[in-house]
Amino acid sequence: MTEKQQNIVNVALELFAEDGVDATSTSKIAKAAGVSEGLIFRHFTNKAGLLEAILTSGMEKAEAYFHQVISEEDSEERIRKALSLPFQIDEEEYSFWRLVYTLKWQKGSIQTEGMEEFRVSLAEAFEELNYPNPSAEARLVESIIDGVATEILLKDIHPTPLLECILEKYKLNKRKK
Amino acid sequence: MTEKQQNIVNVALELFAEDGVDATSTSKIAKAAGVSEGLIFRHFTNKAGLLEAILTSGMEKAEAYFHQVISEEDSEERIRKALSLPFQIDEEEYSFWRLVYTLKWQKGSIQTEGMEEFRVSLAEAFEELNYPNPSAEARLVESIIDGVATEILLKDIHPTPLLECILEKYKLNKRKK
DNA sequence: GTCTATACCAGGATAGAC
DNA sequence: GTCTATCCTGGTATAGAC
Repeated sequence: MTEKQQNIVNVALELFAEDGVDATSTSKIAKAAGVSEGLIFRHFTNKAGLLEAILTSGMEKAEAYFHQVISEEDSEERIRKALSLPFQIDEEEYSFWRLVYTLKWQKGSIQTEGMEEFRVSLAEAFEELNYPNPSAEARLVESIIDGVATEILLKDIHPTPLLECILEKYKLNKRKK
Repeated sequence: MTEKQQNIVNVALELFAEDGVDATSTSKIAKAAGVSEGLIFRHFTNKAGLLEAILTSGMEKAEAYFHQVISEEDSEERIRKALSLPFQIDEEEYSFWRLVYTLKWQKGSIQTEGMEEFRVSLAEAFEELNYPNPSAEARLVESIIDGVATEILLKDIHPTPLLECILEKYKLNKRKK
């Protein structure tokens, strides 16, 4: 990737996340990136290709987050790590995650392969801790992650007291030890 | 509202929710509603006007949901009702809520006035129940509602076991009595 | 690798008849 | 209230030169 190519990707991500993919024209991207419009198509074939490039490059990082949780051996700790996920998001990645979340509502959007693995590993953790309905618990954790991440990404604040409240519900507060 | 007007609104809601507002052209709406394209503009001035008509008409129903919770006197019951909200959504209203949730991620979107009231009334309930951080708890409940609603609207399934898990976290399960 | 110029089409919106 | 015809803009994409 040349500098200009990378620049296009960065600028496009920002604009896509801010205004939405459809509302962002290729000419806007070109202007903001200080690049000719034709260049975008040279490198990424079309607008969809550009979006795909952004997504695949970002998804690698996403997988890293998931792996961090899945690879945790201790069940309690795994659940704690899962619930902490939204609070771990680096501010530099906010745009990327905003984009991902908007795309979730689009027809036939991104399905992370690691997602399924993530859910299963959570269910296993709950099973080991003798929760009555492990698979439902796993889905609940996913929903909480989703809801809290939405709050963080949309309100642009980092509410640490929230995490306290969550962990307490699962009796996972450190101070309780 | 004449029959055709109402028809335009219904069809547009469906298409907006399914494909997104931007991806839905006025001509598509006209065709699907069996109406001339010009008529849409006669009645709703422009596409934004049509969207607004859909939203305001739907938001009345939304307020009813909130009021149901706010007007509940008993604190425990109020929280239970709040957490049950996503499971109460009528399937006929799925499209509307899908639309609302996609719009949340758009620049400067719909801010329900009743939303603030809702949060405050939740915080009061937690305060009365002597939770250490009532406002954080209120925000958490909102996030859970959001996350669970997303799950329901996106996966198109109605997971009642989920509600059990949630209420148990707040020790609000009926059977526990 | 990058720019300029340009083709082409679709979408939003208006005018005027019925 | 409703339809048909039409305008105009702006967005995607391509061609060809440097």
